[in-house]
Amino acid sequence: MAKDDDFAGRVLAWWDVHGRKDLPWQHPRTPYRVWVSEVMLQQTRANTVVPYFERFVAAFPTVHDLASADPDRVLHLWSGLGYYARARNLHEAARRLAARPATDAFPREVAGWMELPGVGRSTAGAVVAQAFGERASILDANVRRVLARHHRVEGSVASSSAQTELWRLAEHHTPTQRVADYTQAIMDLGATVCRSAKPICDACPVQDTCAAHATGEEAQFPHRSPRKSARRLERRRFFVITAGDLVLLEKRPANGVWGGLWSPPERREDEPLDECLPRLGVELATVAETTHAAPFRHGFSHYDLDVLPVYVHLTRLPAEVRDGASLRWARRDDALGLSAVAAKLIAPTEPTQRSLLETDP
DNA sequence: AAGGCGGGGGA
DNA sequence: TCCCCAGCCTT
Repeated sequence: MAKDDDFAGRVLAWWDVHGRKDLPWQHPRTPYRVWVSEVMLQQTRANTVVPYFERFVAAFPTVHDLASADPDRVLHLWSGLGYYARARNLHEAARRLAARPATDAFPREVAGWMELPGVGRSTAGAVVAQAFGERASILDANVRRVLARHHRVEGSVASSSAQTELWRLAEHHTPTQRVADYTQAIMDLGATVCRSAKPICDACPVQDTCAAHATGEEAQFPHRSPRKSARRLERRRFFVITAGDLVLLEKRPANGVWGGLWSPPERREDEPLDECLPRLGVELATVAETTHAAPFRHGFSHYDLDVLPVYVHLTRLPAEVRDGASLRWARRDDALGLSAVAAKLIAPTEPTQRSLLETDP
């Protein structure tokens, strides 16, 4: 595709009229805010991110505030957003950035950003382009779809050859002027016009040079991955152990689902309650009541989880409360660092919970 | 190269 | 239900 097609110019002209210009990370468009937003936007739609972003930057207005923050508070503000490794990486990256000399706290180049955990090529390009206006390219799902259609890029987007070609095209189309606006524009185009389902080709500024549209095969691009494995179902039992308005939380292993977050302790396979409680420092004699709450299903991208909560109410806290690195008692209405499901499990407003408290002598 | 990692929204 | 999303990291 020759430069004189002025792909970027047409996309920019479209964006000037139809693009999104009121997203919170655009005002003000500082490196810190752009970086935080781009990490939140990994695999997450903009509309979902907006309220999380606003809470996050209100709590941590600068990279220094974030660097010195309590890790559980960072995770707390991420709770519900998913992919929690992003939050841990963001926090670690903030610590590294804050340790740099003030004069170059934020890299101006893609390579500098890519050294930070949680920042890959696309996120680095987005930050550099939007925060500094330097010529840099992105290749997110929106851009990938626009380019795969426009140039009929064959092969699964996961394949190495397609990746190489898409990156080449992305960089080819990136203009030298108005790079920040172009970056936003090409993403807006993919999100609102060149949509995954039912693209609105008649509203597209580059329709007349789109190779897939020429043959009416927009829906065939980008090629889908060959197959996906059958959806599996898991069942997990959690013990929601409460004493008054306190609840016992266990730090989950760093790897796996909800890695590094806190949750009610999970029953190990076929582990009896009278073995589980001592492991948690709870005396069996203090158990006042156990209630099997209604199970619920939680969908993940690749499997479903059946959550079976068992509420265990204690008459008193253990004589010796271990407030260790992997076990802690927290106020049920003020617990930090939980996943969305864990927060739901301990929510004081949970109906099953109220009935439990009401039967408490 | 493939799989893991959340959760929500739309069709 | 199924698919997809402003990806990155590990193996």
